[in-house]
Amino acid sequence: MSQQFWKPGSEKPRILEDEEGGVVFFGPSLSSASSSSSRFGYASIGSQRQRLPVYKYRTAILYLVETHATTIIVGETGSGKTTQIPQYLKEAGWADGGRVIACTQPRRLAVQTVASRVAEEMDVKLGEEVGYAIRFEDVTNPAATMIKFLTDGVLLREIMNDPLLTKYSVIMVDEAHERSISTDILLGLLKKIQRRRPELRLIISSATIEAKSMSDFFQTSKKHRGPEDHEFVPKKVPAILSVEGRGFNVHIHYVVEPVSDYVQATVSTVLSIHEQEPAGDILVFLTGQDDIDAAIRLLTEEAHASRKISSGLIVLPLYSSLPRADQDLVFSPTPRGKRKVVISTNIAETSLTLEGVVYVVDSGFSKQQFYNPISDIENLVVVPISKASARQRAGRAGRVRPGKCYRLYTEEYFVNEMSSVGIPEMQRSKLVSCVIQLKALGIDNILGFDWPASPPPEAMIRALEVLYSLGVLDDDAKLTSPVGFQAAEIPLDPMISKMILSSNQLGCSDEIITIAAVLSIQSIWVSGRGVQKELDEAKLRFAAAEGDHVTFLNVYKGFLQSGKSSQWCHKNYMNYQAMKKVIEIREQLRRTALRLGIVLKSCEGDMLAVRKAVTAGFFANASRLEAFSHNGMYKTVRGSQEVYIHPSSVLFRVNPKWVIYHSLVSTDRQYMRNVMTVDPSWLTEAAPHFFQRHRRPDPIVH
DNA sequence: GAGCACTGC
Repeated sequence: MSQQFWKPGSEKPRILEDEEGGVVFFGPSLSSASSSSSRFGYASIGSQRQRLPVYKYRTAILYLVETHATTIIVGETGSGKTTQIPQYLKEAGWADGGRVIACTQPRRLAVQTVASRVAEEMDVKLGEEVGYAIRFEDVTNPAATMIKFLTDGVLLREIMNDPLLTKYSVIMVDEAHERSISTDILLGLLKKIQRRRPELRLIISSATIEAKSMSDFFQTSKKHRGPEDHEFVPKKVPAILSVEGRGFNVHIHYVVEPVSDYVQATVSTVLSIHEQEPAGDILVFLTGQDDIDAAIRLLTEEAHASRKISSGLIVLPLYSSLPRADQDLVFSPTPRGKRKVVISTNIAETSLTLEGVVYVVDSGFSKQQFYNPISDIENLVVVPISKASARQRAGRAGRVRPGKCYRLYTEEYFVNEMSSVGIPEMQRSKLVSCVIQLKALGIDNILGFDWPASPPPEAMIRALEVLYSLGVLDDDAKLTSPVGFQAAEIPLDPMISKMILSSNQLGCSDEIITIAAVLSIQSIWVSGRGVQKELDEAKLRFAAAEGDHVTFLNVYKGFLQSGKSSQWCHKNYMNYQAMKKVIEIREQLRRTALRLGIVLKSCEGDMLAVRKAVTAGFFANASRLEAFSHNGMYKTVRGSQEVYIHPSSVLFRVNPKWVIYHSLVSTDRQYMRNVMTVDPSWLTEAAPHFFQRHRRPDPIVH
């Protein structure tokens, strides 16, 4: 091997590093039997439950929850905390008297799988004693459900109707270390709720390194309002309990010298593992589709050149925009004598779990979204991962037996340079949706809200400005009535909500909720590489002169006329999964609209009404073709930024004088995605104040 | 004539 690399296997194995941050209050209770397998080689559900690492802590957990307002559980994967703790609580009586134990998850799939597992363990029908709630699906019975699993987003929505979450006795926030926006808002709100409801218990499940900061956050202020040692008042100092996981050891290997090209280094490492290590699949973490395609190309070439290894490797890509059938390939069992190599984005770090992985190759990078509140532009950039991510990636190698993780960075870099945790999503995102949600919950002082991680004030102010210009907030930054309250009720970006609300008066709500549903998903087309020409031709069959929004209406109509056929989608280069999701979201919007008193009405082909409704939500995203521009350069009305119509738009190369766009993607240029023609007089009509403060649009010239 | 980390309501 030409590269300066360690020799796998030649170095003394290193145990997965760990920096204990938590304070352990309790050890395992001695009384509990930790292993009781049946002598027939099968274990009953009961004894399986007792063999989980968390079982040893059952008594300790129940004691801590009883005596502390907040308990932080530090548990690695495989400890069983998610499935067991809610059951322990129920057994201890926390669900008596019609109360409910809640357990939140960041992802829908996790909610469903954990809920069915627990229902099975308790031998009850899912949706009765044990239920779950995710968007589009409420599988609970209010009269019977004692344990409820739900996404943190759904629990946030529940706070809108029941600000103190009165039906819950204990709320367990699982995977809190992932620090999604929903989790962070939820933690901030739960802390507030706790002050009003001292009997409410919180369990925060977090990774090791985050436990201390989580504990500091829930430590209520030093000025105590009452005596701490009162018999029935739980202690306000959070308890921290560590529970070991059940993963196998993963030996970490570092490169000796920093690598200059991690794609090349990935390929060398995979080949060297394949040549020198015993059977076991390989999981590689790269940043995105480009890297992955390049690595696969290179790996195939090099494996081909050396014929003795080419036969044994099955190389598969994995990323979210990959068609479903291709994604499923990575789950197929590896044939005997072969070795599977899955080259993946971050999707395999938390969202998907691959069995049979023994080797992990970690590039040390991932793509993350960053928001610049000054330019109001979101950027997807390649950044170094955190130690927490590196550990999570390494852990993927130790699920079936002891594994190995090859880090394509030096140990020195890991120890001294890598940050311990990533930047919370809250601090690198647009906050418009987040702010409207808090306003709807009655949080007036947004800037003073007690966040687990404070967002940049500039981003807050930008969000307030947008909401003000939409007429959602008034001069006192309070939700307007009815528009503000109605917009907060619609589970979409406030600009889309405003568009829906305006469609009511314009008589085109039926069309607009379709557009809103399509704008809420990634793309309705199949990903274009390799079939570009065919995809473009397919698009032309639906293209509308007014732009992409009206084109979506044509597509939706065609899909309905086909009887929602998957063959029809295939024939027209449309993503069937995406279209099914459009139907689901549209149905949810239809119900929400009805609740808000919006009468669903079709404009019967009057596209002027549709375009005016779109303008009512997206006037701030207007741009104008530069006079004498021969390359399709536009300038935004708001910031005079140079932008171009994205080549995926039906208006690409049409270059109408005035357009509004749904979003900007930023690569070597700023591209406007989902573009619609507009008459500039509509802009001032839709938001006179906004355009007085900015440059007044010139009269249209044909 | 180009490009999409990942979730979620």
